Amino acid sequence: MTAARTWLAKSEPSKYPWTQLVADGRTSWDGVRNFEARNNLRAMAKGDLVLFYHSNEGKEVVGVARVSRTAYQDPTTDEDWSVVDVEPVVALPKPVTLAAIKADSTLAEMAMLKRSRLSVVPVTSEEFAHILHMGACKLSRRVRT
DNA sequence: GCCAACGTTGGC
DNA sequence: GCCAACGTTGGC
Repeated sequence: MTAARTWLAKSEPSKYPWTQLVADGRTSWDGVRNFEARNNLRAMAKGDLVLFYHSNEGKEVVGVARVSRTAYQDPTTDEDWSVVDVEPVVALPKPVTLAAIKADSTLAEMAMLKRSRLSVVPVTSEEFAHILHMGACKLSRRVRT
């Protein structure tokens, strides 16, 4: 068993905001149509934590979600794309903006900055912890996998 | 709303 | 298999 990994996934708030995930309790992360993003989805393990980022509007990390089901066929297409299921874990008390991420030298190597158009990217455990810290978010025991 | 970045498609 | 055209994402 490899160590749990952490990720960042983008959603446009006008399409599927964090509040909707909280309201739904669980959702399938569909619509990914990029090979690299798809491969990242397929690399997710159950229990992996995912930073939920609002693109276009807000441009900030707003919460932490958790993978509740690993990759399976995207039901919205016959083609070879995948979805995972995620559930909300906790909202960040202080959302972490893209500007704040860019301004922080310890986050300069983040994949989301280097590969800005990729909707699902890996996050190192250091980066993950740092963003939670910036977001004034303490992971409680129930979050740990 | 514009435009840069960049992944994907399709002609050759 | 190369590369130009095209489409989409996402920041500004």
